[in-house]
Amino acid sequence: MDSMEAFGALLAGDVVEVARRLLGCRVATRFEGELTQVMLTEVEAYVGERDPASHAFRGETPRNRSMFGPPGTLYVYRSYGIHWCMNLVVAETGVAHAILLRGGLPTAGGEVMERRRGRSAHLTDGPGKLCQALGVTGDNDGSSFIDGPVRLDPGELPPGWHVASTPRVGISVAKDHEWRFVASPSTSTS
DNA sequence: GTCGCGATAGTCT
DNA sequence: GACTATCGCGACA
Repeated sequence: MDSMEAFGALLAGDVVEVARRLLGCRVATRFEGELTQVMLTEVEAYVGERDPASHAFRGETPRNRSMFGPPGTLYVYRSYGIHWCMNLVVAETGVAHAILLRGGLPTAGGEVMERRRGRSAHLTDGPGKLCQALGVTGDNDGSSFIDGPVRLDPGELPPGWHVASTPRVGISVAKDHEWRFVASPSTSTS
């Protein structure tokens, strides 16, 4: 399968390296026939049991079980009791390396996203917003990015975009690692 | 445009 | 009982 091979190449290597490579890739969902797609512009790497900020730091629990699944698994968790956040599991089964998908740029299904979000601006510029716009919920936890309702396709950032690395957001430990990657247009004209 | 703060409920100690 | 891998709103510039 082509998609399997593309996946192997995309997820190969260190989780931090993979996170950076994900910028520019497309994430698409199809629920009830409605297609939505974004280009990833913001991600964070979580290095499992070696990373005090990771949900997997204290080992496997019922909530983070899918983080220990095979590469290409979708890990969805509830944040602050109200929002959903989605992760891509990259390492082999039993190793909880994952990448939090924090933000993107709508590339298809904009009208659907506006309806799901109830607004027309700031559709996908945060982890919770991204899930809401794409229609991803806890029901999709543990499904596969390869053949599930949520797909990942390789892609490139548009010409002229650059990538910045920064400390991760919203956590209280391990702040000394720049494992968050943000893509933005360099100067952008006018 | 930026900054600060409160809501909210599942999960772990 | 405490703590979030957040969001939206209202104030201000």
